[in-house]
Amino acid sequence: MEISRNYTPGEIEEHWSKAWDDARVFRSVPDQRPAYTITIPPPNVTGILHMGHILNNTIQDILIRRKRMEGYNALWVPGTDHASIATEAKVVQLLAQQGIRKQDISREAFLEHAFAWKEKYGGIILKQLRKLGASCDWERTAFTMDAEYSESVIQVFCELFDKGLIYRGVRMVNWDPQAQTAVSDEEVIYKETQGNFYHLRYEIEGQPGQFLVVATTRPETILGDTAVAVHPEDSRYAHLHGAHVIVPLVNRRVPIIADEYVDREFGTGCLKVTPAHDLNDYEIGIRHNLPVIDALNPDGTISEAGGGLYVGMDRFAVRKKIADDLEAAGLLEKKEPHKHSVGYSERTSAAIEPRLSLQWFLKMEDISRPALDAVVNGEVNLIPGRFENTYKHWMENVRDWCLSRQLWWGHRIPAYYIQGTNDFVVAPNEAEALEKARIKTGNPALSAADLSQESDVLDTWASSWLWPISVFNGITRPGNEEFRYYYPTNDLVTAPEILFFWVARMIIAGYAFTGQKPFTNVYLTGIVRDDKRRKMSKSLGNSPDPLDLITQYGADGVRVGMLFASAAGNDLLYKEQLIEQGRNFANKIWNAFRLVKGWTTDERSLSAREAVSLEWMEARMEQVSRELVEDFAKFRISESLMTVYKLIWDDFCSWFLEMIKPDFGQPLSAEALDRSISLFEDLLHLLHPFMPFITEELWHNLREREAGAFLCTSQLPDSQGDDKAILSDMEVVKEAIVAVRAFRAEKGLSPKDAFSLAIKSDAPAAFEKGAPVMEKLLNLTDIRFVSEKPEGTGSIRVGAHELYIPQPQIDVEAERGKILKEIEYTEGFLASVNKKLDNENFVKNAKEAVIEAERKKRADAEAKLEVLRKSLAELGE
RNA sequence: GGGUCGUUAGCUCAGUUGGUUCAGAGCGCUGCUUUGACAGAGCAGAGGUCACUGGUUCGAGCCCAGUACGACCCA
Repeated sequence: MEISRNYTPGEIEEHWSKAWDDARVFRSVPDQRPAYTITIPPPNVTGILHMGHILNNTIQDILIRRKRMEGYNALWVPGTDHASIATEAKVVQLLAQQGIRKQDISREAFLEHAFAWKEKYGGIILKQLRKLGASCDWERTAFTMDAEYSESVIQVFCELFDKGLIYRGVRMVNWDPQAQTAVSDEEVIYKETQGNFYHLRYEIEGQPGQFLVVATTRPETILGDTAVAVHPEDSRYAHLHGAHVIVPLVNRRVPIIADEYVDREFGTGCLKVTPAHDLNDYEIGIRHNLPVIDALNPDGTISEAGGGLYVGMDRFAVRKKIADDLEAAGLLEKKEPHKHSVGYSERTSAAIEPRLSLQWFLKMEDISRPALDAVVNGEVNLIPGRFENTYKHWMENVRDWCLSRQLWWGHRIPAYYIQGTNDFVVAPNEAEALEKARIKTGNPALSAADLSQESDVLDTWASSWLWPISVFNGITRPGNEEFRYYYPTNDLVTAPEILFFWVARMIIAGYAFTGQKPFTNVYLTGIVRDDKRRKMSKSLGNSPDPLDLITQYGADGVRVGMLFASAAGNDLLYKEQLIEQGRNFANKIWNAFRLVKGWTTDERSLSAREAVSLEWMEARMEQVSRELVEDFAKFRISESLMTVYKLIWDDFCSWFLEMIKPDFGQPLSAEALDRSISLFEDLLHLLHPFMPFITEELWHNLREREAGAFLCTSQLPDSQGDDKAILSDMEVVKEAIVAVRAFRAEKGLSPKDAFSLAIKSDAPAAFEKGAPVMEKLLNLTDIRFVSEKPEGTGSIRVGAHELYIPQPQIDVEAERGKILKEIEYTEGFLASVNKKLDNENFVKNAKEAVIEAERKKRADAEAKLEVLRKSLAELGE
């Protein structure tokens, strides 16, 4: 059979994707086995696969595949999130291209377009994840606006309202003038922005030509000014308390008030107060009973209310214009550059406008307490643990959650206003609302036509916070079989950026609506950055297309490459070279397979060399399997991969295969081949979660498999006790091999020239055992044990063993120098050990095991020194 | 401004209750090696006062305090 020299992943990955799908191997239904469940962080329907998804989903897939092979009934639920603002923006944009304006069509018509858009584009990202090898149960693909899911969102809203936790109120919200909706605090991104400080002159009433100078970064907001504030103890302005000033251009008469909020050091120490457009000003306004003038329209243009100036112009245009006009009027004292922090919408990037509006809020204080406790007492773990502090801090200072969004795409708030009154009712549907309204009004004649439903929809997170519950219909059908079996889920893998947005709220929802946590472990991945540590982003164009990478390097290669550099919670510095390393690893395994597959056997029994090689590799296998169990338990995923990587590349390929490999064209014993193949299979098991495709392919090629058998659903081998003796013996043998190779390289002796190795040792057992392996790897004619240095040899030492290698020309001086150097080093070592052992405090305080180790070190060093001194003496003769 | 965390080899990171001369790994780098698995490779090798200063201790990369620099979160 001719097997290609290089591994080509393309067709193989496609083949196994389809085979897994056809066999429904990732399908999970409740059974007798313990469940292990992950719900995917649902990507936005507007999203396309980026490098962050690759990292995040690779980790989830590794966890789920490993558990599946450990005997759990593993379920990974896929799905998508409707992403209110983002999707609505996309749909509005698409309609605009067709010449349709949102305000010209009905809500129903708009939603039809939106659903059509979702059907067309909403599943792209999940299809892309399949290419990565994601082993989701695709038959369970969920969507946050599925009928029953939506029902659960509405039900939860009604319950919270009935408990008095939801209220309606006028609040200063973060207004996104582009999307024309409120956004939550978490959706505002603050950036240092270069602006200007405008020093404006407010004429003091009754004192023509006398001005109060106020510094502001937003001169257009003077249209909404209703006061100027100074600090009560600021002597500069004490005489003006109670006086009035005239707002420039607007000519509005406003009072000068004294308030401690004012920072005397900042600007001129005078603060213009615009209650409608700044949170702090709003609070000052309440304290001083100031009128509120909303000078802005929802789209960010100037409103009539602001005094009739600049009406309909955009806020930024006005900022420039008003500065010019003020200057022309002699009311602008100066303008200086000023850097300050400005909030931008995460969704549209528009500058956020603090704006007063009527919104729906959820009281967070009580409902969030169990979620805080859960993390503090370790019922829910955040990995890495340092995020627990951040979480705690946020939860202890949690603020009420603005639930409403002025959008159409999403879950429409189930509140119904009763016409002709200021009253409303909250109910899951119109019929129940009507019933409630009749009771509330005492008017049985009330009809559906008298009710009008709230037009706002819920914040997207107010549906995705139910994700781990509602994918199993745990709200609508509490206690259903699937819910009981899969919930609470086990692990959640997500980005730290949405710790508050989503993770915290899911934990809150879990305790609030099921009385249980939604998951036990939250693994927070790093952020994928480029090699200059810049975050990957579309605008920078520094992100590769993951699908291109998969095409080029294979999904296995991409998975491994991404994981190599991603310790939990650490940012990942992406380099294509890492992916290349992943691909090269696949190639290495492929070639190991080619080698083993090419071997022939004969009838003879196991040779000594085969026996010791197998015995050692089998012991290593056991040892590493156990290490992996621990690594996985601690979510040290990147480290586990490295562990498997080294087991395969170093132990298996570089050592074991070279040890057991027959001479060219020669057979090995049937038992040796069989056991080698078993070892290979075990390696494929351990590697499978990281590289599902190549491992599945080779597993099927190594042995005949029954129909319907897959590596991905087979069970990990049990690990028995390891043989410490063979492991430590082989360490000495390997050390000796490396030392001899180095000696030859140093002396310019070709490895092709076979020679006879002499060994002097008080404890030759390891060498006796390892002799056949040493002969093979070092190309020796034989090994003999001697009691003194043979003529014409150079010497090296491994521990207290001395090895002699024939050397045509021995440089006695160089040899002596080398030995003296070793003596010097060993003496230094011995001295440091003795220093400890001679120290009374050490012997008194240190643990017995530590002292014992020091004594052993002393003995070893003394033995070695003896060997070295003897060698030196021999040289001198 | 408030909080959290970090600083170990050229780069990215490990270093598990303080105890091998403890200073590690991967990549990169240097030298040698091209007919039998693999150059997408093999073999060998070089590289670090563990940010700085002081302290605790018989003993500090690890514990404590301060300094410098950096990152992130919140306002």
